[in-house]
Amino acid sequence: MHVQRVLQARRVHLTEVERAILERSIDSVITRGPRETLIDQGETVNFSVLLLEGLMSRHVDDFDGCRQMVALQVPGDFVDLHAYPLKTLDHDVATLTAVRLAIVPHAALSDIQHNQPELARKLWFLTLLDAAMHRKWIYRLGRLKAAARIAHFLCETVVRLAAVGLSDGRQFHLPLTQFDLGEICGMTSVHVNRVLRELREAGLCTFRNQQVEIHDWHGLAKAGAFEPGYLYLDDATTHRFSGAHIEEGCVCKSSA
Amino acid sequence: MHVQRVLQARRVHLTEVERAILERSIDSVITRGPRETLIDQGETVNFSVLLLEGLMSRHVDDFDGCRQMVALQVPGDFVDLHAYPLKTLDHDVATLTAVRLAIVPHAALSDIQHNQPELARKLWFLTLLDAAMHRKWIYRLGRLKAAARIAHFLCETVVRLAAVGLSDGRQFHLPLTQFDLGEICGMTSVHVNRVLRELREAGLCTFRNQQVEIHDWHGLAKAGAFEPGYLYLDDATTHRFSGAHIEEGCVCKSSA
DNA sequence: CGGATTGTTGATAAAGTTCAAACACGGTGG
DNA sequence: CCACCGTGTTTGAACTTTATCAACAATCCG
Repeated sequence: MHVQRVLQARRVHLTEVERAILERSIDSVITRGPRETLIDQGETVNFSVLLLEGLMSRHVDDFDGCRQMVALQVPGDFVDLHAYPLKTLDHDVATLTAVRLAIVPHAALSDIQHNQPELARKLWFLTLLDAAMHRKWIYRLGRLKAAARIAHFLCETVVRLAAVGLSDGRQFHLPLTQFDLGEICGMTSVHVNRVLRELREAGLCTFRNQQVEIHDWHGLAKAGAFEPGYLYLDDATTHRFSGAHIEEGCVCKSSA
Repeated sequence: MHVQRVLQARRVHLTEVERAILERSIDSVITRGPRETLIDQGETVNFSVLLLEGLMSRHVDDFDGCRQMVALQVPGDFVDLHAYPLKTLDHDVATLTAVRLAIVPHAALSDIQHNQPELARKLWFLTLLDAAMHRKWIYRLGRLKAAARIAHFLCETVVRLAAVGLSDGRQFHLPLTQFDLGEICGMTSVHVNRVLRELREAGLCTFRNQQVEIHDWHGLAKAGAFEPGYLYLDDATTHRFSGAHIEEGCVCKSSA
């Protein structure tokens, strides 16, 4: 997995020159074990990391141990590119699995910012994609009921993984616990468990042994009110994963 | 209210030259009435707007009329600056009150991107500030219970308004309905009503006639687990509004 | 003044949490 | 090889939080 995967299947593409510049910006490639905190909230950082292999999370930590995940990062993601303009982060960055990371010093990004305005704009775009996903997460937590939240998250994840060639769109490896899913969807692990059974019994999807199988894509997309537009994928991918027409239903928390 | 207010009280400051460049980028200043949709989700736009006066919202619209607000915009905010790199938006932009808006064509932003790398980075920073707020909203919806969500939102809002001189930190004008608050905090207007009474009876704050009065800042900040770090304000403002030590309590939805 | 929107309250139902216990499963050490 | 441990999953029952529905009061606006 190389830098090629960055921006893959997105509406924005890197030129050969830009790709070369990005690759030259990589200071080193490192590995980390599972469940390690890479960056603590409030810490000042002078590098950003590109995720080459594995899964990572960004989460807000509560005073009393309870966490809310704000982003799941898949290979190809520029995990904390936003740390370059922000300097210090408002959240933690951690590994979920063992990972391989490319380290990009902020000095290199500064160089791009000053000398490669078009590439800089594409990097800016990448961070805004993150923001677009944040917005969908807000919607998910604020408006969808538990089963729909899980369904929406699974839809989002399979599409993102498929976009970088890590899923065929019908199944994928998801090395998360039900507890993790709870931290993503704002619910307890017990409730996650019950919801997963619901989805399974409805014939929509199964999640067992860290493996997700989607039995009925349209049904799942409908159950989660999922539409991939916010991921800003290329037209082919967007079309491939566009949900069925979403009708009124028992998806929404409060209708009025 | 002029462009001066952009970036005010933030850790990033504009130079005189940069301010002049930004002002020259303004194509026109327009007004709009309350409750008008300015930009629809999916629409392609070639300008961004700077909010000079009034309040605006950004929200995700559901298939069946139900909405989730993803951002509240106050004067000084570059409401949809992210539309410049993104080209099309994943959400609606609407007015809440009558507003005065400065229109900035994307051509002007493109000029800045290519010729003013430092200013461009500061604009990038602004959009990331938005993302930081998104993350806090995710946390709020995912981890806090209803009363804490409202308390947190009120804390956030008073600080943001105070940062641009629109509140003294103890009271402020908030021209929203309880229904709007529900769309922000992911709950029904009925429940908002009950929670507001709770906060009032606890002596923390009152919200009546579109006016919020904070009676006990530390109490409210504690009830909402509020810490202003994520707003990236200057040290003085951050210190002024830093909450009391937040202890364990009945703030969080699920502790484990 | 009159109609529409917003706020308030109560009763009831649904959704989600908590607590507790049992089960599955992969490692690890004897 | 088996006993044991820790982590993760599953289930049940009681409880809390929040939504829903319905009615009415207050307020705003033309």
